[in-house]
Amino acid sequence: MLKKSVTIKEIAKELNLSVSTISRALHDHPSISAATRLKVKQVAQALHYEPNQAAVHFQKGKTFTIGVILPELSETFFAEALSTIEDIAYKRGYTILLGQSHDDEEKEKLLAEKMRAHRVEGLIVSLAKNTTDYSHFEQLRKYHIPVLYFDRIPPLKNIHHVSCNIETGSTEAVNYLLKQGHRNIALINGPASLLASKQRREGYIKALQKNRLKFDPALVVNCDLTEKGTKEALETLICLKRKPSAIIAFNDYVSSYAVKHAANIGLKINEDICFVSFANSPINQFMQYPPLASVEQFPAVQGQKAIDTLLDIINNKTEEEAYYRVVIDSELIEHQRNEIS
Amino acid sequence: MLKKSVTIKEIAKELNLSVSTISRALHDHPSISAATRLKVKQVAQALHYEPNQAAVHFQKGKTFTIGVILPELSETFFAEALSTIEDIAYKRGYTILLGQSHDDEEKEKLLAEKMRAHRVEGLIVSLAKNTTDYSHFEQLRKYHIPVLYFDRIPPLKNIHHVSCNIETGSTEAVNYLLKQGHRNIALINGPASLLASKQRREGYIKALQKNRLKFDPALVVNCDLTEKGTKEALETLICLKRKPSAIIAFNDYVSSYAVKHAANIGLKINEDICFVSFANSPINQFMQYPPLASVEQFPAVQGQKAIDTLLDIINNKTEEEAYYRVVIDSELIEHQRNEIS
DNA sequence: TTATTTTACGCAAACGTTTGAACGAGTTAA
DNA sequence: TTAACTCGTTCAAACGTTTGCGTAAAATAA
Repeated sequence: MLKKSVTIKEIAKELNLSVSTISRALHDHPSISAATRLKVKQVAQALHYEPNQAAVHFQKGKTFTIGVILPELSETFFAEALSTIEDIAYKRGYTILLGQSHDDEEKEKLLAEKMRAHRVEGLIVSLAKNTTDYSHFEQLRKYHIPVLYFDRIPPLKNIHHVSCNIETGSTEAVNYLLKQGHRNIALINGPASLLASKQRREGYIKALQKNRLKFDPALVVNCDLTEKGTKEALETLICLKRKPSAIIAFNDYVSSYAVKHAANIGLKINEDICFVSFANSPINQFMQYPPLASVEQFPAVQGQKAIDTLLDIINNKTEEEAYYRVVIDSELIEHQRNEIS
Repeated sequence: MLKKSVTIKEIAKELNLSVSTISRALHDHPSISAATRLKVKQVAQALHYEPNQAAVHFQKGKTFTIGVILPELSETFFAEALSTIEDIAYKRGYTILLGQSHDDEEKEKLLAEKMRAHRVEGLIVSLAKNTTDYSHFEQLRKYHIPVLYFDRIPPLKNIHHVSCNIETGSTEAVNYLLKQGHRNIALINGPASLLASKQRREGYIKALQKNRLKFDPALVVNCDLTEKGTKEALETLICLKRKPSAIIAFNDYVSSYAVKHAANIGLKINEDICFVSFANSPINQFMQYPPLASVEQFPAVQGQKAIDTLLDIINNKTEEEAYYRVVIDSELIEHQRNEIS
């Protein structure tokens, strides 16, 4: 059990001062003389005083806890985002209460409730893949718990969010491939319903238009992001009369599936067909044929912006309902080839 | 800010009872009549009463927080372990305070200190790769904070730990390859200093001995687990007069590097050379040539055991110094080939 | 000198909950 | 009839910290 730790009282007794003086001294309150401030701090050090956070939280009526609900911690993107979120939160004296929805809307609801019961002061949420009802989050407003949507955001008007502009990256991806001489560029996209899919598609189309190339709808196929779905999408593409020489995949996972299958059916990767994808995740490093380039979405930066703005919202108790909408640009990263061999 | 939430007092006023009665009623204290217990609970429900955790923590002198220090959240193994740790902890009313050492001993020290200052009631630690000094953790005992080492454990006598018996898996890996007809089986091991490396080596040797095969030290090479190191290890092996037809890699990451390089220098994977590895991590799913089999280390199970025993230790304040040493067996998982195509 | 301001500190209440001790009313034992 | 118990409840203190207000002493102004 936690042994009797030293309290402010003992410092007070030691110095024949009152507890309030100690408290103020430790917080550099101006009405305490520099001399006593010093003495107090010295004694506090000597006694290994550590403020009892539970007491502070209680008395301030704050929990200094912020909730983070993510779909899947084992996706590197989220793990990295969480990492910076946690770092910054800690530096500002906040603790993270973590929850994984595992892409399940029901679990997400439960977590939202749990967070509320725990009195988190704010919430960072990245939505489950198939969440269509957002009431469990919007309800938190009644309890004055600000919600900041992160990366996977809902199509709502009055929300705070931090997300990534996928369109720019998508455009860059196309431009990159055009520069390499490709003219038949396909896109293996995600489910049409996803905002993320729409953005990829938009960027893709805009890049073609900017370059005065015709957009061929046949070259864009949707898939459910599974290995099987990817395989089917790939087959659709290579059966086209206008066979693509390059494919932009929804993300690195999809890219890996596509590469695997393309190689299996005898295509020479990077000769017969090239790949570019999204996420720039570490799995590329383990691939036999990583994509030539991948659109970086900067999970760490997004995480940092997310926690920063949320803490901003929390600490500016101004009821003026302004909505923070932070969007960072994605960016195509070209991969070094053969850096090792 | 957190709006005036309902307190025990308001329930008391509502029912003309004292706060102590309410508190006891809500906790099913035997000295409260069943009738009032019911009434109290009904009113509590109606008013949406939620206990103020900060107040509870404060008054009980407990934080209900347990610290978890991991090397890297983006390694799936740890992410999965954390996932179950968090789940169970939450169910038992505990919150996780998370920290990543990023395999840096200094950061680890800082985190240990931070956890102490935060008054965690216990700590789950998976050591950084190169930590050799454990004093920052052993010091926590002075504050009566139990430390449970997890997976990456130190070579100390009197500690609690949960870890995985790698030896059994290593033996299984060799047996598996022997059954496939391989006689020259190599091992690309990690740094010799690691316990994990020793266990792999032990299992490897024992399997050979059981099968009355001679152990050839040349077939076991150490590497630093980087891509470059793996490449060098592989080259050493294929230059041997006794060229291996199968390689057991330290983990799936190392395996992927080795496969990549082997393919680059013209070897036919699964014909000229086969691979088996450890961790059974999801990256295999994205590989062109995943290992034929991988030793599962059950991160979720380990995580569960870890949090369970730690909570045990915390709540059995018996000062009797018994050390919990939970070891689960690893297990070779054969991968389906070509499940998709 | 006296009046006024400033400086440096102490007093005490408050935050919400838990819990040992006390207490009145009703029941049982003598 | 009184003593001893039981049952259900209340009282009040305690946990460690923060903070509005009060105040004595010192410094300044008149």
